[in-house]
Amino acid sequence: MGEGFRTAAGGTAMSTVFQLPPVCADSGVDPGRHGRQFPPTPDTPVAGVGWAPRVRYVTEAEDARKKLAKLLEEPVLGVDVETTGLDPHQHRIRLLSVVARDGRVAVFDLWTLPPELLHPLSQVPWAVFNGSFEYRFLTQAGFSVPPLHDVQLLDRLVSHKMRDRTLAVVVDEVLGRPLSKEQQTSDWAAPQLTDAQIAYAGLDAAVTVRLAEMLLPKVPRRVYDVWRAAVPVLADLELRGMPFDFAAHGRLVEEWQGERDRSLEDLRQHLGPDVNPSSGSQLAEWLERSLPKRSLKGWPRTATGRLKTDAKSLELFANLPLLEPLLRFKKLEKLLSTYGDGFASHRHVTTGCLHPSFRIGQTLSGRVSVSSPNVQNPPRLEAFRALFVPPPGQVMIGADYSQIELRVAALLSEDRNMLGAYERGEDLHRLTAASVAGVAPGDVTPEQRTAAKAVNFGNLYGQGPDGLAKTARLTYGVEMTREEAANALHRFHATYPELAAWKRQQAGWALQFRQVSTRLGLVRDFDVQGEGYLKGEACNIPIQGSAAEVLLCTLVRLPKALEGTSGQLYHNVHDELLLTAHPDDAERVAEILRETMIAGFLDVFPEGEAMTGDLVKVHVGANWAEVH
DNA sequence: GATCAACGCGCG
DNA sequence: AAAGCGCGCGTTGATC
Repeated sequence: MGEGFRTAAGGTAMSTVFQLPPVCADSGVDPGRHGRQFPPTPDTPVAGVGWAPRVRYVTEAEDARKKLAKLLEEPVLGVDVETTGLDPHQHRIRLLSVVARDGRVAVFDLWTLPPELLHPLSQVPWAVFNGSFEYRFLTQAGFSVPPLHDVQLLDRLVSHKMRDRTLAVVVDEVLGRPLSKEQQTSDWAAPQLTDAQIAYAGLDAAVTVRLAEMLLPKVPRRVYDVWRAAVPVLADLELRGMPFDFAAHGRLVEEWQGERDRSLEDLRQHLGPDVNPSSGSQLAEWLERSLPKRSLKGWPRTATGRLKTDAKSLELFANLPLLEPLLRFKKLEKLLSTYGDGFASHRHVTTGCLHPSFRIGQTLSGRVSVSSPNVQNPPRLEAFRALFVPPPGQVMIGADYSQIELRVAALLSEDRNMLGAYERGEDLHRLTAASVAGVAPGDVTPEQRTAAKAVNFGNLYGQGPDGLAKTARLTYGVEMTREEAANALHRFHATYPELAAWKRQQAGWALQFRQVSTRLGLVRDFDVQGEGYLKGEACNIPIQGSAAEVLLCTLVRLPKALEGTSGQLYHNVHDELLLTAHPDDAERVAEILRETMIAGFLDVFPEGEAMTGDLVKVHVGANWAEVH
């Protein structure tokens, strides 16, 4: 991390790198071997950005070697690939565009050139737009991909925009020029590519390296270096895919369907044939019609004014005979709609695995997010978690950080009582329970400890007495009056005074400076993000975000730590990591995982050394259900 | 038919 | 006025 761009000689050359490339005022013509000239006409997209890279289409080995020799002298290369589709398992790279600092672009045609010829390119670091995409395609094609600069990540850090922004949008904003994406979805499998296609391919690489040059000095360097180093780790995981027991999943879904159908029959006894229980508005209407006025008083309403029909609101009216079948139906509908056939439809045609997309930097806090499918939120039913399996003949190794967010809060606030408890290996929930209930830690009952969990977690994010009483009841099954909740909060603050002070300080700074940041320097700016969440976010972003940075640091360390073992990354969810390994060295891999997770934690919180004794819990088993 | 907002709910 | 936070994704129902 933090290596900057290397020169061909191996030194660091940050200063020279960012003088690249001077805008080429001439619409330089480089005929190439085939006599193609770019831009072919003044109206092509190349002219549109106001500077014209000299694009050369390279289709012959001898020409490629010459180009390559020049490119290898560069400290950094702008690289872009054009592929026949979006799936590295099914589609192929057609063009590999590489730009040098002087604005010369070589567009290598991988359908005529042997790919090995271009392997030396990986001796030089690259700047690309979407690191994961380029990494997966090039890795699949046998390249050993060098350290990448990822312009999408740079843009997210600079713009504070978390949604995907296209290259054209970033170019428009940063370079102040339009960039045509007309050719993006053109036929990259055509035997003869058009001049416009070649020009487009070359221009993308050229603008990418310019964007990297302009954005890199503006980003918080520590968080960016961790993010970009994590890109290939997650990309490898995506490429490999997650083995999943689709056969058992199919049987489970059938069970769910049977139970759903039975609960629907029961439900019809009450609702009649015309109300769709999946429709919130129809259900709300039915409730308004069927319930006495006095029951409706105080029923929570949605933002648009109708009765809320979520499970928690419904539970407040447990006296209705309709309630039990309705809640059962809703539960099964959720399972079937989100984790049923739709989930199974993500089985990859050729690998037979799930290949979800992991994304860095698309969340407010800097957490990783996942989609297609979202494997961060599978239900915690044993039968479902057990579907996540290692490859045949291997075992699953699972590990999680114990109470990572509470530890992070302790470290950020330097709260002496919290730190002391963790350093002595004590149970923080028990300590809180003892303080709130006014008893010795040894005399804390299980119920008191459970209530304390609600207090500890709710407190991190500024939960008030009402919220605490509610979550204590609904999440932890602990009855708590508003007064008891208020008292618990008071005692909590008295027990952990530095934490309380830190929270006030965070809120104050957020108001004054309009921004907060994580330990590694991810900044969130309230003027950009909006006002509504300021109070809660002032504490939540540093805590949740710094915890996310811990996991990313661990991910970055993993490949090297696992070298020479059978260990492979299988999954990661915020504070949890799953690896697969051969039974022969599973115990060794488990220990390496534990040590690496501690090292990742210390990367972010070097002052936390004393609390690493019970920081990580590791388990070996047959599937996800067995290792959690 | 495609897209969007609102709501609800799975997880950490 | 008061509200713990962060996600992705399902359905409904409105809209074009």
